[in-house]
Formats: sequence, structure tokens, C-alpha cells
Amino acid sequence: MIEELRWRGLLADATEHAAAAFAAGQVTGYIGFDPTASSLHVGSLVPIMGLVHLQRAGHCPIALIGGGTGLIGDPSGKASERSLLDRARAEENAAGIHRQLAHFLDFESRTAPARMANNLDWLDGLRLVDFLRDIGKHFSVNAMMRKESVRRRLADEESGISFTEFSYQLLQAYDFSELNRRYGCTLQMGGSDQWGNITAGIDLVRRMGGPRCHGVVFPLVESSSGVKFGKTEEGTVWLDPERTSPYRFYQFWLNTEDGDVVSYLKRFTLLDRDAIDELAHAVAARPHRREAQRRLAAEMTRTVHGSDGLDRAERASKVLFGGSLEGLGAADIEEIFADVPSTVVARSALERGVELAVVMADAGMTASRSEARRLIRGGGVYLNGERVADMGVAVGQSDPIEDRFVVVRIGKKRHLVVEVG
RNA sequence: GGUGGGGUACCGAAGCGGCCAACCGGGGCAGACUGUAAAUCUGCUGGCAAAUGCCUACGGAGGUUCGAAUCCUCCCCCCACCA
Repeated sequence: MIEELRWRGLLADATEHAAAAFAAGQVTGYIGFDPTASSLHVGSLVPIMGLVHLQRAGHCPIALIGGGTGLIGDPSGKASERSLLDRARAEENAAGIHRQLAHFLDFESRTAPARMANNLDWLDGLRLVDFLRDIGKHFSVNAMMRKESVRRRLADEESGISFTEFSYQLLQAYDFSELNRRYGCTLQMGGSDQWGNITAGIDLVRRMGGPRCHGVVFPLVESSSGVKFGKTEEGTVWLDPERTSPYRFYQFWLNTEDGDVVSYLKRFTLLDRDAIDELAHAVAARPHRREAQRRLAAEMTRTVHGSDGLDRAERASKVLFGGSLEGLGAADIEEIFADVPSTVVARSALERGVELAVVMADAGMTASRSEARRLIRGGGVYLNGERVADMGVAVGQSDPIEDRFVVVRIGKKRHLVVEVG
């Protein structure tokens, strides 16, 4: 298990006896997920894969939804106080996250089933006096203040830290002890920024007379050009097809730069060493083919959106990036219609002519008409594959392909399909 | 509590009565080059309209002035030193 994580670049640190524990028998381990949104995004993939590898190694993964702690907010890595989440929202979000995790984890396995837990189950009815007496007494405020995440906030007079956030590490440690009590969980994993919280939990379990527990943390993902992972000009890349279409999702991975693609294959796919070595070789030998990127995009899209989603994403990509739109029929465009950002323009409006910039802005392709016009002036906009020269051009009734669709493109890869309605 | 220095667009940072929608750098987007890559070079980077036009914007609220990001008053928030 540890070795697997290591070669995949998923191991930042582990407690001393973690490796021995994996070797000794089946381990139950957990990772916490924030229910701040109803969907996970690609940034959550590292911890998800952590659970996947755990299960593949024959151990039992628990995905803990922070329904209760989500109501509070973790100060780690946050410069300022978070806004609190309301309860109903947190529940909804937890359900959405569960659905997505089911694509990765086997909740039905007889030998090593995955499990979902929600810390709202034990935090919600918690009585303050009991908590202070049973849990609080095991914590030294001196030690808590020495934690990096807390210290930074204390040193920063400007933002400071509220008591609520300060208490977060107690709650997270308490989660660990509850999971230990309920499910015999002896392992917590997480991003490397969680190290302090994880060790706090290990200490708590021990102080309360529980077994020796372990911690494993993953390195944070950064692309080699230093851009934060998982963001595009369209915003966050979500796992939910309603938020990020399978086509966009596929494109996100396909656009991975050469310098990152091998490490992404290791971290995010289950391809074995040989397969990845081969793809690494392909990147070096014939980079223009982008075999590694294609494979990465295919693997990820299939896992998250199924073979069907992958098929559609690949077809759409082929149509839109197939070169000239010349000879492309309305049938081809119709096929990809649902997966690519699209809009409808009334035929009557088209007869009078509609300014292209207006179509783009109204469809949300650009933030404003001015922005669309700027792009046109700068030569970055294409109508049915032809660069548009004049800022004021209108889309007229002669433009639609086979009288049905107009394809607008910004730059190389941002498309909009306009249907005549 | 006292004294001094600050709060400017996504971020950093100039401007200190009109030439300021605001220098410059970063980020972002687009163009060239490519492989729907990286690096590099170029352009753009408040909104509406495209006309040398209008609106919104320089912590907040007022005021002085033909005219304010720039001056004055009050308020809020930071930072430094002193207590």
C-alpha cells in the first residue's frame, strides 16, 4: 500500500508504523470530505484515489462527510474565517458526494466494503459539558497553539482566529475516535495540510485508551507551470455532469501539459507501471500525438461519466477539433449538441441579422458584449470556422450550416453551438 | 489611549486638482509559433453603445471647486512606533 502510493507520487508522509499496520492485516481508514458543495471537483481526486488504493490493497475505506464540521470550517490553509453552511444544504451536498464516490469505490464488496459516514451523526447531538469533560481534557491548549495552522493565524493580528475555528482540531480528532469506536478505524489519510489534525486524532484515540492509529498524507497537486490545479477559464472542474459536462471534463484532461501528464496518470488513474512508462515514452518520442493526454482524458472520463459519457465526449471533440467545418453536416453537430455549450436564436431574429457579439454574450460565452467585441477586434473569434474580421458582424440567415446550426469559436478551444429555433 | 503612515481595478503597486477608466508588474484571455502542449514575442484586460458619446469605479458619508482618486470634515478598517 505504502509502496503503491509512493511510486505514484501520492505519498507525502506517513506515521512511523503505518507500513507495518498495512502488512499486518486489514486496516480500516478514512478521509474527510467537505460538504461545501453538492459535488466534488477534480481537486478532490487525490484523496478519492487514496481511498481507492486503500480498497484495492484489501483494506476498508470510509469516506467521512464533514456534515458537522462543515458547519464550522477548518482554519488550515485558510487566510480568513469561513462562512458557515446551513444544515439542509449540508445534507443535500452529502447525498451528492455519495453518488459520485460510488463511481470510484465499491460499497458492495463482501471482503472490504467501502462505507460512508457523516460526522453530523455524532456531532449533532453532542452535549457541550460531556464533550469538554470527555474529550477536551485530553487536549493541551499549549500544544494546540503550537500547531502551524493555528500559529499562523495567531501571529496575524489582522485576521486572528475565532474560538470556533480553534476548536476545529478537537472535532476532527473526535471524529477519528468515533470512527475508531464505531468501525474500528485506525487510519486517517488526507492532504499534507491535514497532518496536524491527523496526529491530533491519533493522540486522542491513544489517550482514550484506544489502539495505536496511523496517518498517511498526500502531497498537494500543482501543475508544473504553477497554476492551481482544477481551474480553467470556465471555473472549477466538477465531477457532476450537470456542472461540468463530460465533454468539458474530457477536454480538461486532454489539455494537460506534457510536463504534468505522466504524474497525473500516476496519481489519478489505475494504469500500472508498464502502461504508464509506455505512455511516458510516447510523450517524449512523439509528443504531437498526445497519446498520454488522450489516455488520461479517456480513463478519467470513463470512470466519472461512464463509457457512454466518454463516447460522447470523444465524438464531440472529434467534430469540433476535426479541422475545417467544411463538409460537416448538421447531423454531426446535432450529435454533440447536448455536450457542448449551446444556445438558441430565433429564425425571425436571424432574418434581421443578430450581432455576433450579442449572441456570444447572451449565451454566456463572454461576460459582456464589450468583451466579445474586444475578442473579435483582436482576431480571436471564428464563425463556422472562419475568422471574423469586423467587430460589428451580424449573424444572418445565410450563416447556419444546413440551415440549422452556427458554430462560434473563441481561440482554439472554446466553442458555442447556436441552434436556429 | 497618543503620534505618524496607509486603504486605488482579480492581485501587487504608481498617481497626489483637469491630459485618469487610472503608469507599471503579476495573473487572465486572444494573436503569432506549435501538438487543442511548454517556452517566447505581440495585443487586450469596467459596462452600455460604437460616435471625439453616456454610465459605474479609486474604504464609507458629506463638503470645497467650472472640475477631485487627488483638497477639507466626519466615520470605518489596517500598519508602525510610543504608552
